Amino acid sequence: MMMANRERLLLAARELFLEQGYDASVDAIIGRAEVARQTFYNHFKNKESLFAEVVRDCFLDVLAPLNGHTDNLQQSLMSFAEIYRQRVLNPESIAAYRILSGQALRFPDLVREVYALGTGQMTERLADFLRKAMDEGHIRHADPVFAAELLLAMAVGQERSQRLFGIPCREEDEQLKIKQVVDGFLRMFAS
Amino acid sequence: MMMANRERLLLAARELFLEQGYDASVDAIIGRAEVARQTFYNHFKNKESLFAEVVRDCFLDVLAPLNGHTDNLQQSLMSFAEIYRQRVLNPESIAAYRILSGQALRFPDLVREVYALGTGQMTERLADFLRKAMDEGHIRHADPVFAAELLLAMAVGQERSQRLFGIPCREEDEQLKIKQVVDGFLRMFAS
DNA sequence: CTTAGATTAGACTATCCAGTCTAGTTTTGT
DNA sequence: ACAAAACTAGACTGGATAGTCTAATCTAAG
Repeated sequence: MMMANRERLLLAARELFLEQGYDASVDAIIGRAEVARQTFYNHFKNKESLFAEVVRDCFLDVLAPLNGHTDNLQQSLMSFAEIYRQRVLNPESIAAYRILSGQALRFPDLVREVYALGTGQMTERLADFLRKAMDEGHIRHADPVFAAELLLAMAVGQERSQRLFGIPCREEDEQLKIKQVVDGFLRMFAS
Repeated sequence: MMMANRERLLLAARELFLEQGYDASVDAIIGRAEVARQTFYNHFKNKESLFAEVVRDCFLDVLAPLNGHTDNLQQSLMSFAEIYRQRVLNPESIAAYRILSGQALRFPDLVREVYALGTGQMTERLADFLRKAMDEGHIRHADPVFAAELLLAMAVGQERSQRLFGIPCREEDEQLKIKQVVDGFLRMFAS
C-alpha cells in the first residue's frame, strides 16, 4: 500500500495548494491526507518537490483537442474554442494559474516548464492547424503562431482576468460568444 | 516632516511588495524605508492597510487615454492599443497583476475594487468609444462591451501570460503587431 | 526653555512553519 | 514466523513573523 499514501498526499496537496497557494502548510496537508509527518518525508524530499509534482499534474489538464480536418474551419475552431474555454476557465485552472504565476519568481524553471507543457503546446498545435488551413487556401497566409495566440486570447477574452480577480462575470450565451469570436477570427483571416 | 516618513514607507512597500508579494516582511519594509518599527505603526494600522494603500496606487497607473474622435478609427485605436500595451505589459504592472490575483482570496473586496478602478474603467471607456463609433456608422452594431473586451484581449494576446510566467517573449515589431490587431478588429466589425 | 508629539532602537510575546529525530507499531514479503 | 520496510504520534530545533511595549532621543511650536 505504499502508493496509497503517496496518492493521498498528492490529492490533499492538490486541494490545499489550489485553495491556499504555496502557503498551505505541510501540517495541513498531512492532516487532510491523514498521514503521519514522517510518511510525508518518506515520499517527498520536501514541500517544494511535492508542489512541483502537483503543479505539473494540474497543468496537463489544459490541453484541448483539435481535430485535424480543415475542411470545416468554423466548426473545428468552434468546438476547439469551446473545449479550450472549459479547460482554462474552470475554477481549478484559474486557481492553478493564480498560484503558478504567483510562484514564478520563486520557482522560475518549474513555472516555465509547466507553461510550455500547457499553453505552449496548445499554441503550437493550433498554429500547426492554422498553417495547414493557410496552405490549403482556407484562410489568408499570415504568421500562424501570431494567429494562434490571437485566437486563444480572443477565446478567453477578459474572463480569465475577471475570474482571477474574483469579479462576478455577467452570464452570457456561451455558444453565441464562441460563434462571434470564431466568425470574427475567420473574417480577420479571410483569404 | 511627518509625511516624509509615510511616503518613504509607501515607496519602500511598493518596491518590496512588487518584488516579493504580500510576503515581504514588515522588517524588510521598515529597513528599506530606514524608519523605526514604531513609526510604521504610527502611520498604518497594520500590514494589511499598508498593502491596500500601495495596491490602490499601482493599479490606477493602468488607465490609457483614448481621444474621443471616431473619425479616424484606425488611428485612434492604434494609439490607444499602443499605450494600453505599454501600461499593462511593463514589469511593474505584471508584478502588480501577479500579486493582486494571488491575494484575491485573502482580500476579495480590495482586489475587486482595484480591478474595477483599472481594467474595469478602461473597458467602460473603450466600450463608450465603440458605441459612439457604432452609432455613427463607422463600425457594425454589436454589444460594445463585448467588442471592448475583445479588443483589449487581442491587444495583449498571450503576452501577459508569458510575462507572468517568466517566458521569454520573442521580440517582434510592436507597431506591426498593433496594426494587425486593430486592422483585424476593424475587419471583424466592418459595417 | 519647555513641552508634546514624533521618532528611534530594540526587547518581547505569541504564533507559525519546515524539517529532523525518536520510539513504538503495523504491514509486507519471503 | 520473522525481518525489513513503512507507518504512527509527537517532541524538538531553528528560524521567521506581526504586532506590542518601553525608554530614550529628537524636533517643532508656544
